[in-house]
Amino acid sequence: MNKFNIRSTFDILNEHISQLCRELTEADIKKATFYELPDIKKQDEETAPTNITVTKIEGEKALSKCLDAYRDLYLNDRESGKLLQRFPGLLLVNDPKEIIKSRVNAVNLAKENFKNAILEISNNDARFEAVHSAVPNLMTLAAYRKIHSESTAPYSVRFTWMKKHATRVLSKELAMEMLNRSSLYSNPRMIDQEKWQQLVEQEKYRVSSLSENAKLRIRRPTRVTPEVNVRYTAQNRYHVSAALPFILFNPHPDTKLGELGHFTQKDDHPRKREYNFLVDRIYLERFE
DNA sequence: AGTTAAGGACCGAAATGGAG
DNA sequence: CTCCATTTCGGTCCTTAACT
Repeated sequence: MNKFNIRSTFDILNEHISQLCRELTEADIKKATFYELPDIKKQDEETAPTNITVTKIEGEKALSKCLDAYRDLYLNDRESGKLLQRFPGLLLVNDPKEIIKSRVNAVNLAKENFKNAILEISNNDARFEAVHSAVPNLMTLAAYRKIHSESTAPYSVRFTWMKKHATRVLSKELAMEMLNRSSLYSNPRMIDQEKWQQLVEQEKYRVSSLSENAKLRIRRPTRVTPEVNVRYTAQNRYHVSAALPFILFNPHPDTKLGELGHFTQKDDHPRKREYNFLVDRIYLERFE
């Protein structure tokens, strides 16, 4: 049965994470930095914070915070199971025998296997039920997220706060279908059903007056997330999520290291695009 | 069922700041 | 003061998870 498979792949994952933490405590750590973020509050599910204060921690204490981050897979007494706590950090590790490196690979492979075992169940509810009965209290996405690392010598490793958009391209017909469903939907947060209907009718009017082949897109802003920028040259670089501490193996003294600063929302950013939504409610806009 | 969140794996370019 | 490499931050497009 799937449930046993989920449990056993999870146990393997857990074992590799414990091993990793044990090996890291004995490793030659050249530098440890951890950027503590405020705890997620229930209120944060409603409104995204516009300011995020970062507390920088270094040395022994930072290392132990980093290890806690890798082990943090459970809801415990958190306020929100929807929003994940992020744990940005940076570990510089001398690892000549590639002990840690191969362990990190094993952890990430175990994460992938765990995810695949879960995804064998195609029905949403059955999947949720199977995961949580196999591993009570689990925050599934926390178990999925990878530990990122780099073992060559980049020019720089820096942190930033990144905003993304969730986009979905759709045809006029599809958009109309969505709006038709919306008008039938009795929105639990909506007090006045009549006003709701009127609103949706207006939205439908705006979309229906477009030409048949008009392309539409939903482009919804998502919350800021801390990211790690790894750079070799102007063209050759990448960024990865800084949701877990990043590990730089056998650090080169010339590699420049950045810091994660506080986040402050600025509405007048020069690169910020002008929005002109057809339907503000679902961030629907014309595309092209 | 609908809505929103997280994140992987990419890409593009404006802003910046140091070299000359 | 200009140039341009570096840095920062904008983005796409996709899937799945969690909550209401």
